[in-house]
Amino acid sequence: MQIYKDMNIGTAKVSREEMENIKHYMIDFLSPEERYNVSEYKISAEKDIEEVLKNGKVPIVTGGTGLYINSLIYGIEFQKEEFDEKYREKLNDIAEKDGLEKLYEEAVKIDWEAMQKISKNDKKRIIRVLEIYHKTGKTKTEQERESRANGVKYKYYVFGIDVKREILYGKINDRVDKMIDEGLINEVENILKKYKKFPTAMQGLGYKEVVEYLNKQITKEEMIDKIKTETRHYAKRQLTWFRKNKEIIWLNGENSIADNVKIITEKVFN
RNA sequence: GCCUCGAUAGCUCAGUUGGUAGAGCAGGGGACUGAAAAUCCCCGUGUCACUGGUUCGAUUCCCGUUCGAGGCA
Repeated sequence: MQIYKDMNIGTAKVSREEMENIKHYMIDFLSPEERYNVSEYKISAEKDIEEVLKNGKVPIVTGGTGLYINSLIYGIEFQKEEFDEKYREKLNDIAEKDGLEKLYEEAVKIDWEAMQKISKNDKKRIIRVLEIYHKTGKTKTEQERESRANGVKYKYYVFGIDVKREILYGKINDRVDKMIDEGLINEVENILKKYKKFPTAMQGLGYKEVVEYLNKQITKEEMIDKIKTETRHYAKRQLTWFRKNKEIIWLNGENSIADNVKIITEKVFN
């Protein structure tokens, strides 16, 4: 979400001062009106990684979006595929009129194997199975097999920060209160004035909830609670994702930053 | 002071025509290959406010107590 311009408070975007003259990549480079996805991320990120390496430095990739990180560390190759808005709309219409089961059954016919892992209620994934087949003629299963053909490109370490749940949730709640104090509502109002369409940007935590509040669907109290709850849920999902990654090196978030940096640098520069 | 209603899971509440109870939310666990800060799946025992009574048996009925909401003085 920090890729988007004008989305600063709600994404807790790094400030100039926080950057401390260290070059940061892929921040503020997209309009909230642009659609974005992992495939594009992977291409840009690898380009930037190459540049940092060429400069003789160690690239640091930060973020909590497991899928995007996996695209780099597992060297997932995405094939060229243009987004077909009409087709997606068509599928959504079918789900609306005839029910999701209709799409589910269709997807099972195309790729039975992939559908074993997808819930009958998981609209997004059902639609994706159909989209892949529609655009490429290949099944999701075939596509995934091919995507892993190249293997991992770089030597890397993955570090994760773990904190006691209680402390984590306390920090999340404080962080949301702080965003409100810093003017999140105003930030969202300005974005709504400046841009018209938000294909992916308005999925951001703290943004869609403020929009609901501005539309008078929920009260300010409800909005703040909702952002907190959903951020907690997100943090929990991140933990689920990264706990599965057995190569991750866990850092204790209750230790000092200096101590954790020491662990990282010793690992990376030895 | 009197009357009425309420008191059930962390929260909001349902329910048991008397055989010790269940939803939503929160919380926990999990999945995840082009929307991913998204999307989806699984997990419900708690002195049924407290005291006494009726009963084979009370969270359920009755008496009282405490607390809360409303009404009357």
